[in-house]
Amino acid sequence: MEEISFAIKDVCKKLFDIDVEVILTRPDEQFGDYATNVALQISKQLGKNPREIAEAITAELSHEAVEEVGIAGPGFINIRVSHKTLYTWLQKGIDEAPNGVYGATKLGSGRTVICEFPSPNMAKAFSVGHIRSALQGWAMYKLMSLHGYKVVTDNHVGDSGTPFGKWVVGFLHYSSNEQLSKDGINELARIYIAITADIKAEKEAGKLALAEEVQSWLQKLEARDPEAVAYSERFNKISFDHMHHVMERLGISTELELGESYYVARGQEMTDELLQKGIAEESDGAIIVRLDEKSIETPVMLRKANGTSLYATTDLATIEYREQNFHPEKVFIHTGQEQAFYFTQLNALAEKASFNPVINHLWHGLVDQKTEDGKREKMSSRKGVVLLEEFLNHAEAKAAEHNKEGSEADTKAVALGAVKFADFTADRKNGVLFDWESMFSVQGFSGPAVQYATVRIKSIRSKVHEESEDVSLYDWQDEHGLLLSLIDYPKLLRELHDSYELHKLAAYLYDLARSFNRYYEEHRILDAPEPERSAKLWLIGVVQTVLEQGLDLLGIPTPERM
RNA sequence: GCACCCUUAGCUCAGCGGAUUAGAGCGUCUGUCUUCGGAACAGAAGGUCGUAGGUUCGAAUCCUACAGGGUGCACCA
Repeated sequence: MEEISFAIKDVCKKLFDIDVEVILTRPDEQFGDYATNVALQISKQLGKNPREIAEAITAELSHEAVEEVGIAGPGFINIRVSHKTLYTWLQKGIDEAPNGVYGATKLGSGRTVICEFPSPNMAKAFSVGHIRSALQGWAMYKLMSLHGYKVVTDNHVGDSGTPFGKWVVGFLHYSSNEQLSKDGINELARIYIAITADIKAEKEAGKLALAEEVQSWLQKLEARDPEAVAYSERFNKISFDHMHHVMERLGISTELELGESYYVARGQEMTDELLQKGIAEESDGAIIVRLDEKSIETPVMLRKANGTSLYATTDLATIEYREQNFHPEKVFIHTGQEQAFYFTQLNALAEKASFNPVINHLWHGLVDQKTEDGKREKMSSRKGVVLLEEFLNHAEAKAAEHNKEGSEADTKAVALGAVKFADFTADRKNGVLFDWESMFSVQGFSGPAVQYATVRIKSIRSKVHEESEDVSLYDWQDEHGLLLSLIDYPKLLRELHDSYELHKLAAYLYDLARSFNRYYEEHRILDAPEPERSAKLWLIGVVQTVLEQGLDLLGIPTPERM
C-alpha cells in the first residue's frame, strides 16, 4: 500500500516538482480500493485545473500493484489493486509481524507507560459507574502492550481521605458489628449513602457537626491513631475483597495496587518541601499552589486547614513514586469527565514541582439511566446505583437465554462480550445510557455478533483435518473485499496508538464480522475444489485471528460454542 | 460569569486530516431459508447533519455568533 503512495508522490515530484504527502483513503467500494485527493490538494499552488493534474498523474503512474486507475468527480484518483496483490500484501503483513502477532508493532520497545484503572473509591459501592474506567483502562493496557511497551498497571484505589471518615461516623451512628458481619459490603454501601445524605441535609440546615466529626476521624487516621487504623483496615478488607471478586469476574487485574493511603505520609512531606521552596503557600490556613502562570485561575490545594491531605497531596507523591521507579513516558488515567479540570491542575502542579507532566487523562462520559417517564438523567448514588455484581448477574442471565449449545463458561464469555463491547460502541467521551432493555443486546452492533462470527469459523475449521494445499495458483477474486479489510487492521492499530479511540476497533471488528457473514452466505468453503478450498480456509483463519485478537484487546473472551 | 464536552434517521450512535450519492444498529415493513452453525443474509421506508452567518470551486466536517443539554470552577474524590 505504502508503495503506491510513494509511487504517486514520486510522480508529483517528477511532473510538478512538488513534495506532497499522499494519503490513500478507502472510498466507497464502487469507486475503487483506494483513493487520493492529491490533485485537488496541489491544484491551488500549481494554478491548474485539478482534473488536468489528476490526468497527468494517472498517465504517468505505473506500478505493478495498480491494476486500474480512474479519475472521478473534481479530480479524485481512484485505484484498483489486483486480487493477488492484496493476497501478497496480507501474507507479507502476517509474515513480518513482530512475535508473529498480526498488527503488533515495536513502537514501544524500550519505553514504559502506566495504565491506572479501575481506581474505585473504596467507600462507595462498586457500581456500574466504575465499569467504564475498568474497561477502558484494561483495553489501553492491552493496546499499548501490543505495541511493545512495558505497561505497568496500577489500581490507584481511593482508600484514604474524607470517605474514610464518613465510613467511621456512619458506622458509629447507623450500624453495628452484627450488621456489618452479616451484610458486609452491602452494609458499608448503605452506611456511606446514609451519612452522605445526612451531611448534605445538615449543611442545608446550616450545621456542621457530622462533617466535623468526619474530619476529626480523618485526622486521627492520618496520625495513625490505633482505633482509627483498626476501623480503616476492617472496612478496607471487606471492600477490597469485594472489588477483587468483581474484577475477577470482569477478567481484569492490575500488577500494582498502591492506593492513596500508601502516599499520604510522603505527600505531606512533599507539601512541606514545596512550602520551603516557596512553590506552595498558605491561604486561609490551608496550603495551596497557585497555577496562574499556567493560565489556571483556581489554585490546587495540598493540605486542608485542619492539616489533613487531599487528592492532590497523594497524587503528587504518586507522581514522584512513579517517576523514580518507572520513568513512564505517559500515565493513562481513566476517570469520569468531572475530574478533567483537576487533572489539568495536577499536570501543572507536577511541572511546578519539577516533574514531567506525563498524565494523559482519558476521561469518559458519565453513565445515565432512564427515569420512569423515559427521561435521561445521571445515575446518582443518592437515588441508588446499580451494583456491578448485579449488573453482571443480569448479563449472564440474558446470555444464558440465548445459549443453546455452549458451556457455562461460554455463557459468561457472551455476557462479558455484550457488556464490554457496549462500552466501546461510541466515543469514550459520550455518556452511556444504562438501560436494562438494550444494554445486553446480542444482536446488531454488539459483542456477541462478533463472537458469533468467530465461533462459526471455528466450527468450520474444526471439520478440516488434511494438510492445506499450495494456493499460489488461486486467483482470490471472491476474497477481494475481505482481503482489503484485513489489510486495514494493522493501520487501524497504528492509528489507535496515537488517538486512543478504541471505539474504532469495535466498529472495525463488527464490520469485519459482517463481511465474513456475507462471504459465508455466498461462497461454499468446505465443498470448494482445491486449491480454492485451502485458500478460503486460510483466509477465514486470518479473519478468526483478527476477530479474536481484536476482541481480546477490548478484554472480551471468545466462547468455544454459542 | 468563565472553561471543557455535546447537538446527525422515531431511539442509540458512527462519520469531522474539507471532497464523489451522509452510514450502522435497534425498532417498523418485506423477502431468502430443510443452513460448511439462522445469534445469518438480502431489500424497503425513515435525515434541509441544533439555528444564523463566514471562508471555499465544494462544509455534517473549518471559523464566528446564538440557542439547547452535560460537566467543572480551593478545604470532596
